[in-house]
Amino acid sequence: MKNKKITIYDVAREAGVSLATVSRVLNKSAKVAPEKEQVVLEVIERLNYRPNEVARGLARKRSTTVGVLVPEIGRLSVAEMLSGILDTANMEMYKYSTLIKSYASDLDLFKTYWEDLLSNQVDGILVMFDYITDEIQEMIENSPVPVVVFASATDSDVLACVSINYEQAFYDVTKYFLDAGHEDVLFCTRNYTSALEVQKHGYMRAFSESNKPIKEENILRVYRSYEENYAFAKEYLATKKPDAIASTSDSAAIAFMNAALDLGIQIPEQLEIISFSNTKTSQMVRPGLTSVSYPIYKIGVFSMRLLTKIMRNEELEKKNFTEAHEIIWRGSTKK
Amino acid sequence: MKNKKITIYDVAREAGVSLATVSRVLNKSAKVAPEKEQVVLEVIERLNYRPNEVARGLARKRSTTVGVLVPEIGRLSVAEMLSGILDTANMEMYKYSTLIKSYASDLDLFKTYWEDLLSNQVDGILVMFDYITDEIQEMIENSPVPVVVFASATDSDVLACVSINYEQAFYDVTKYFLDAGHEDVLFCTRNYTSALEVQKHGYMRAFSESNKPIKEENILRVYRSYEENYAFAKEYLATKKPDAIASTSDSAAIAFMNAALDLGIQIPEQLEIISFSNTKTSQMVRPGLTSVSYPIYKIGVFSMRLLTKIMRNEELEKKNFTEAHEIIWRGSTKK
DNA sequence: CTGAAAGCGCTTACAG
DNA sequence: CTGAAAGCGCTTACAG
Repeated sequence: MKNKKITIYDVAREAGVSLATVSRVLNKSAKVAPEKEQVVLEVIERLNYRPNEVARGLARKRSTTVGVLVPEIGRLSVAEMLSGILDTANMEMYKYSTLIKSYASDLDLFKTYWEDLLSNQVDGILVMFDYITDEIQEMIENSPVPVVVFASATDSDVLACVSINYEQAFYDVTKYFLDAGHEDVLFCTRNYTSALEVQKHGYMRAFSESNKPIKEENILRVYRSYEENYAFAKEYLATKKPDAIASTSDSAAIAFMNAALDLGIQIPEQLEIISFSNTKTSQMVRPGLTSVSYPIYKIGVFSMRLLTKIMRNEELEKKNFTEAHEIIWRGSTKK
Repeated sequence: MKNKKITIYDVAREAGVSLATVSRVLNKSAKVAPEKEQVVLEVIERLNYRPNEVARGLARKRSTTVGVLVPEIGRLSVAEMLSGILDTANMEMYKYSTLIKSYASDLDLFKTYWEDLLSNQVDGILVMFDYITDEIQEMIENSPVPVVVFASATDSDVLACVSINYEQAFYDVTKYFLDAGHEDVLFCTRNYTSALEVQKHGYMRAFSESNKPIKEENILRVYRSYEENYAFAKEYLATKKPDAIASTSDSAAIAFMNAALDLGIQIPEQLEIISFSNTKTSQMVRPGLTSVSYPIYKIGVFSMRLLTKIMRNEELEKKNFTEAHEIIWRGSTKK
């Protein structure tokens, strides 16, 4: 079945016109006599001709491909954002192909993949990160192609960005706890991230505004897996009695909740818990997990849309977008 | 910062050699005088030259890019498999770029994306589907580039495939229920899929081998969202009293479990539940959800590895791989 | 409206 | 070991 690949030459010959004419009807880039256009179209159809996008990319110096760089594709929130990115990239008016790289939160890998994307002549790059160094930030800022940063905490004022206000989100959560009269509010986070810094800032701001003391030991680094977190929580709660938990990780929040229940600690009466991201799991556990929700899919859509605008040199009123977040109240809190 | 893009010509001129020589050191494709090689390498370094992969692809007639077609990128299991695919594609010896398309279980979209991938001159394609038509299956079988089907139920004997034995998995689950003396075993599934057909076959085989009657009304089509499934389960369990549930969907399994608990039905004493895929959520809910586990990440790794072998024309002892599945027992069953 | 020709940035026989 | 040249499959001024 592997018949010789048919090219624009075949179409031209078969239709009795020049390459240029075929190219013109293909791209609707110039007027072509209706009858010739008809013939060409007919031949294209008959030969089932599909232009070679690689050759096209070389000739045009545009690949109609964008690169996407994410810290971890296996994360549910990331997959959901990719979903928004892909849906948008493939819309009628865009039709960009997407080269996706997952750099495992490894900044050396990030650099390699970044170069790879540029070698592949992508027209633009979508970048997400948990944590970033000045060196990498500079690399991105000096990119030869347009870049949009999404779902990441960055203080750069030259980068286009679609994200949420992490600081405010954690301020809101902490404020709720403090207003409820709690003193010992645990702040749980998984790994060292830039988002973490600003989330922590929100946590601390709520404390200072309430004139309550921040206890360093209440800022906890948790594990990646549920099992580890459960074991840790079980041990922790056996001796310490926090009033509330704000967690950046679903898995840790649920581990603490289950450990508490197993220790006879009542939720939310004796311990309130709020988590971040509002994944599907939050509503499936009992009691339901109160969680900060933000438009994950939409962030994917918006960032891709923003990137296409920049790639087309459209006028932008602004290049920094902050999506709203909202706390979804469930049984793990008293409210 | 947008200095003129530097090309192989610049390197050749600067190093005082021909294009061909630069190309040779770039690709290590032929012997080059050590001293010239040294100069070229030095110039490449100094100019920070990166070959244009698009031009390279055109000249070589190989793009070093593979296409990946999945029904829904936002699904956790899919994201996990992509994780395995990407990790493998980027390994030292492979270095394939990945063009990823999510076709929303829409077979027309599938066809469009399939053509897009071919237009982009991918060297091979990785395909996953829930359901497939003869037309599409034929299209894949006649692909001009190598294809590997993964995590999909197919009866094609010409396609290379990495998957699990869905039939056996559901036989195993159903058999456990029947051996435990149950009669009314619900079979819950989300949408019409090819996997479903074979899963259902396993379910029915267990029944016939046990000489127990299959009740058509026990085969249930469930919803996509947890909320809908919960509402449905609440209503269902108010009147009917199944002994056990085998569900292809986590969300439905958990919805039934929570609805049962809310109705005072004891789990697992009065109702046993087993689900499919063993997602992270299965271990977080209370009681834990017994689930069929299979090596999701590994399927991604294996299918990508298989594809590279085929792309390189390596000898294959076989092209059909069935990964083992296993039931992870938790609190939703008596065992 | 149309075609011949140059060019996109590489690789690869071919000849030496 | 090395270079000149053709070619990969398109697009796009340019001239008519």
